[in-house]
Amino acid sequence: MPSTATLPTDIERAVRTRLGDRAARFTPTRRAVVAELAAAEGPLTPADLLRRLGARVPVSSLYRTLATLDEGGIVHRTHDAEGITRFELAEWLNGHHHHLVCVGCGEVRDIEINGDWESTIAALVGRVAAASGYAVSGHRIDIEGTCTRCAEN
Amino acid sequence: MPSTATLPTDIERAVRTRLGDRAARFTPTRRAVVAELAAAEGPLTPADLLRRLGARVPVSSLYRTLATLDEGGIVHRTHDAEGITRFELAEWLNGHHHHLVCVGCGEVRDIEINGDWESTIAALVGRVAAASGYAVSGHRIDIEGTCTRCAEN
DNA sequence: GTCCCTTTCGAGAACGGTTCTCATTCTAGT
DNA sequence: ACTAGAATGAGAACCGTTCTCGAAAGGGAC
Repeated sequence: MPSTATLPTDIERAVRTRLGDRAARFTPTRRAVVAELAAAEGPLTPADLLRRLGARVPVSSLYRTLATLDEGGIVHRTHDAEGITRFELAEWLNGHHHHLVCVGCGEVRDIEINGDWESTIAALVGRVAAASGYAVSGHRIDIEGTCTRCAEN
Repeated sequence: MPSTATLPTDIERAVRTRLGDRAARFTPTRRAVVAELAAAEGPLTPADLLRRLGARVPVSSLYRTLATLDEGGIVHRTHDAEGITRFELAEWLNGHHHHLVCVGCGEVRDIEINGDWESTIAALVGRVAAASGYAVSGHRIDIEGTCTRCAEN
């Protein structure tokens, strides 16, 4: 029963419902993983999660848990610059946001963009994609730079 | 000496010079890889390249070639939704562009955005990142959608 | 051309993150 | 309690990628 972070009740309820719809249980491990993701400032790697959960969770269970949550649309899977998988709560739980990526240490941090800009971007994205015949379902912006910590070296 | 695609002379010259600066040769395999990347409509996986080069290039050589070209700043390494590596010519050879990603088949295609939009985005990106203390070095936009081929199913 | 030095190459082993297998344990509903 | 389905833990298997090492090739000096 690992749990380092506390889980906001609204997310708790939403996830429990979503899992219930799929005849899946909201087990302690799943809850702990969701809690860590909810508390994180950006998407986490499985290794990050193992560290934060105190390695009480076996590797295979963690991956399976993440796969289950992914299939249930609760988490979203991305990949960082090194190609390793990172998980974050899905947009309907976490809100629409983008990523700031440090080219030095690889840290990924969530950022939100003011709504006006966001709708400008959405319009642009729709237009561009339509010209190529794609049916747009979303977009993702990664801003690359050097974080303050890495800049000091 | 695999070569399926022809290499534009301007790229040819630029790459040859860049390699020469690093005391590296522009061997047939390297040329063939660059030619394939130059001819592609989007970033390619090592597997894509092996296929296009007719498997005349051994896996280890391909990866080494790509690493060499990467170190020389000739190609750029990204990762697709499945986490596998994709290579494309670096921006100074290929121009600044973004990616259209098909959520169905995983295909990645280059798209260019009109210059006004691009500078709007650059301004936004700079502003947002500065607020977080990051020193911005670039940005990347992936537009997710369904390609026409996948939409037909 | 031939020698030498360095770079490149090919084949296969090694690696590391992720997934799979399977036997065991848990849980909810009866 | 009993049982069927779900979840778990340990380890093997997988697969994309990197490393190792001996052989081959390129380029300059003579």
